[in-house]
Amino acid sequence: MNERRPTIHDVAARAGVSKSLVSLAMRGSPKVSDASRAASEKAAAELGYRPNATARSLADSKSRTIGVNMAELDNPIFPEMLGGAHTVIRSRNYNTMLVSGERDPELETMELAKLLEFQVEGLILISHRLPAETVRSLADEVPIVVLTLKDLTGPGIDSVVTDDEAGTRMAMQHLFDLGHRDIAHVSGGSLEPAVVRERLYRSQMQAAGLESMTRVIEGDLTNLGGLEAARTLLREGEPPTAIFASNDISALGVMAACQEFGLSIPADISIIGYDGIALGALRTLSLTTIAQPLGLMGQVAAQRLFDRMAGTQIDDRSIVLEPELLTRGTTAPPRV
Amino acid sequence: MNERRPTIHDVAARAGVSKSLVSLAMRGSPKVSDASRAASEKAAAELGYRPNATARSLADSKSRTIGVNMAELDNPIFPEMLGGAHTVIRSRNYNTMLVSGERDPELETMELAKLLEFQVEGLILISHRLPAETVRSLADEVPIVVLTLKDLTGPGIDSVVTDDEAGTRMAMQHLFDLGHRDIAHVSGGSLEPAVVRERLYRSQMQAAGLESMTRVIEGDLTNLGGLEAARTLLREGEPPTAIFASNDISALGVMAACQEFGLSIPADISIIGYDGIALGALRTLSLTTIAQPLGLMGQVAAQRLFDRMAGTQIDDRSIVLEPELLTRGTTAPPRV
DNA sequence: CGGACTCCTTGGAACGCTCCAAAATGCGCA
DNA sequence: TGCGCATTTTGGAGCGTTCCAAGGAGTCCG
Repeated sequence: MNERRPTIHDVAARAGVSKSLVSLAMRGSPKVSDASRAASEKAAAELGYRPNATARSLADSKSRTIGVNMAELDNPIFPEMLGGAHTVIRSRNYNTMLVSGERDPELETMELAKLLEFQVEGLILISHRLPAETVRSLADEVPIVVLTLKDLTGPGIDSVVTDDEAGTRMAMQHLFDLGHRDIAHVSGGSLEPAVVRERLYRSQMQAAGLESMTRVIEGDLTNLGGLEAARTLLREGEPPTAIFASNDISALGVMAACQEFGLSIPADISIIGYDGIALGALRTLSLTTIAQPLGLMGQVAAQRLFDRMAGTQIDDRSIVLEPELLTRGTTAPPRV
Repeated sequence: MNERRPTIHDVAARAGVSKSLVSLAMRGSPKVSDASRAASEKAAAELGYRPNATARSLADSKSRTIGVNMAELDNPIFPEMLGGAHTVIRSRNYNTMLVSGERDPELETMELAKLLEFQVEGLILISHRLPAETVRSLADEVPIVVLTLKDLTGPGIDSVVTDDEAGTRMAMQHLFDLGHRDIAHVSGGSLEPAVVRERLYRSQMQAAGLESMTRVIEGDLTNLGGLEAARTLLREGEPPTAIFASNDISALGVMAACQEFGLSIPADISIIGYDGIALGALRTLSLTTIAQPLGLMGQVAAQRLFDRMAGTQIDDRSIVLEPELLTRGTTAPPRV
């Protein structure tokens, strides 16, 4: 470990110019003579000078940093979104400061407070559990883009979601088209997307005149939750010919339960998930699903954030991307 | 968006005390009278004061930030390690600044440079592709802990790995114990852990007198790589009774290929992976594997980093954690 | 040769905090 | 009442940048 890092003063002294000029030179200003620029660069290189971003932030009050809160790490859709956002953030020469709220509103609030203390210029919330009030007051200090939730609107708050209604319709239509009528749903708790999916499942069943066959088993969007839910369902008696799970990782749990009960997929029972996690594409799983453009969602979120930061005038609607049906190996016509 | 954020001066003015005292109060110093403390806190709350961490960093030259480089996002072992490290970092009241080198040494170098400009107090490299030279010179400025690679040592550089030799032995022993002799290996390229695993596979086969049955097919630690490798292998002719894959996600590809070839797992062929990704525990997959304590590795890495930062005297050896055999559903005795 | 420009360059004042030495205050006790 | 000591409080000097107004150095022309 070295003693003291060289500062811009040291560089200036060595280059025989003023610190202001070195500052200009380091930032590639056009108003620096070639000679001075060369001298500055040479001195900087010789000293191993590294500009101090902290001091710079303080001086020009731009932190060049975006704060990202990732609610949870165990559902792979979130890292995928993070990846998308990260790419854009980097391409703008910004940095990403990452925190994780771990589903705990209080912790989440504290972590976000720290981000603001670090003067982040914008915030991306990849899902969150905060009260609307809190988010609104944060939005007062810095632009916010919320991913996967759109229930919250207001000045300074954007959201990026996919059209869950359309997606659920696609899922149900796919099953109907294959000839399924006895379709159960493993739900996903009280967070917005899961609620919408359950509601649409119900209304689609009803619209198809299948109200009497509607069956919803409580899940929680986890693998184990899906497993348990499906076990409960299958213990009940006659299995449905298809199950629509509220997300992919719970769908994988559902698959496991079906196998436990000796049902072969998709011959005996069809399963469709929701999200489009990369994992589902593994040949071993080959899960039919409604894919959300996860990486793209992250990218779009970051782009929108930069637009806001630039003060671009944008209308306040949330950005809605289209999901897509990925027909893979877990769905087929019902056994006749 | 509001106009100007209140500073410590504003708080001081409103509380009727000096800024120094507010500074002390905000940091919970014991040498502040109860009255002054209360006044400061009240004023701060009323103004919605938020300390400026940038200014603080500059003033006391501590950024309270750890830089983390995650080489790639598509292998889930890395986010799992990140999670572990993150937990520790947060518990120390530090922040995590995340960058991703995307396997590109140049990009990685640039990103790390940015981290240093932000005055991070320590660096965690979750895998990396940097030349030893670069890492060494970085270590000159800030302590570094490297995860999953131990080929690099030197002052200021620690590493956290698992014992790949022992792990591979366990994998092979497990297969031997089940009665397998015809065991193939899907390798994983030239990065250190994969190389070790391949070497130990060979030596274990040899030690068991099975040199003639040794078969290594090139993989690249990806799902597709595993799939292709296994296809190649299975096209060749008589399949082995077991396959040891260099990591879990390629093992999943191997499983898919086996299914394509009509082999049932584990009845016709056993498969064992390496890593212990959470995913492998999914009942649908139930992959037998050598598990690395991924989250723990991240935690240990962060702890070691803090120890270094505190200047604790530690011997320079890398930290080696023990892997563990997780016997699940993809291995069984060979068909007789 | 002087003035008006254009180009470069410069020092000092921020930025918002912490640290420090020194000053103010309060208290106990003779 | 006054003194010494412990406890609080304070202003000013940094931290390493950027920003800004102002100062030099050329250059071009009349």
